[in-house]
Amino acid sequence: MNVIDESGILAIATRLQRLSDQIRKDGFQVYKAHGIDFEPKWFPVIYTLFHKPVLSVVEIANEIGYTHPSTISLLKELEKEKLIRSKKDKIDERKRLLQLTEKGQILVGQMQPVWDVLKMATAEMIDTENNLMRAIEEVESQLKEKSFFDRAAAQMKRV
Amino acid sequence: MNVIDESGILAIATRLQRLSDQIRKDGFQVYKAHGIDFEPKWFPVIYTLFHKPVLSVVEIANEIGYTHPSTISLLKELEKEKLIRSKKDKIDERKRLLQLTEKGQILVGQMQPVWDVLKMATAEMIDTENNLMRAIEEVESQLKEKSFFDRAAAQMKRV
DNA sequence: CAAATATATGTAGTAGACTACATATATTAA
DNA sequence: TTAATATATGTAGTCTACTACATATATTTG
Repeated sequence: MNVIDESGILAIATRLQRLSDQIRKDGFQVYKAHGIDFEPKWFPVIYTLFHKPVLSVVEIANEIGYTHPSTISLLKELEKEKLIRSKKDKIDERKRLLQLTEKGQILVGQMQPVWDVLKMATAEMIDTENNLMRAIEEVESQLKEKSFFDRAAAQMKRV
Repeated sequence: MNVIDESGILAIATRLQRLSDQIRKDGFQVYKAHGIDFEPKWFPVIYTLFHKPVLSVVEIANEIGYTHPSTISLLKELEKEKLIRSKKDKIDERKRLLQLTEKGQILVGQMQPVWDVLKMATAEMIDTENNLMRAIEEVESQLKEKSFFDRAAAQMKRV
């Protein structure tokens, strides 16, 4: 056991990020092993457009929980890959509407079985005493009620 | 509920990272609110050198679980802040030995109460049905046994 | 003991997210 | 109906980690 693991809770942000990276890297390898050229970071956009076929930039950003600049850079990559395309909204000229191309739709079809495999592998991996996915959801909901900063401020007063 | 939250498990890497960022940002604000000029990313190095006073670059990297280039860039910042200093190992000329400066030791003293506050706030935040810290530890141990990729490969054969 | 290999450190460039700022179009209010 | 405000998109630069490669010193092996 190293010092950081012992410090536990204080390095929780670091631990979360490390775990995220590890899973993402293996995820990429799984797509690759299935002969599919797909980066895990694209998943949120593609999955969202698969379920809601026509959305604007900001609508996508909100759905996937990213800022709009992050979203824009993902959209750029995906347009370059010809997996999505965009057109101006005729009613609201500010908006750019995105949708899957045919190539994108075909890819989604090919990815479905991979998604099933990933789902099962993930479910197996996190099926421990404390379920990671549920823990995330619970903490997210805790933070919605009261931010981490506010919690620390409250503790501060208690001392 | 948006599409990504529904897809749950498939976007777990994304969810972990988002949570990590959120906590880290608030963590920075907590130090700031206590009048301490300290970035959460420095924590692993400082905490490690506090508990093991003299270590080489690679030894620190292993302790904190980072790659050595990442560690080197943290060390550079901390030397610039004069929180740590380094000297050549006289026995093994390849090694550079790091330790806290007096300024670094004083800072650790000032941070102790903040660490207590952060610990309590975190404990409160993750004290839900599924404890996030334990869930992380459990998944890390699962991955040690069998990588996510290997799990996916095994699922693949099952299909 | 010289050559091959291993270990320690360092540099450059990449990845995936962010914030801050800028601009264009829509909407609301005076 | 103009002026003020809000919304949608875009650009530039930052942050915190990474991988790939390079170099210097130690250790091991033939």
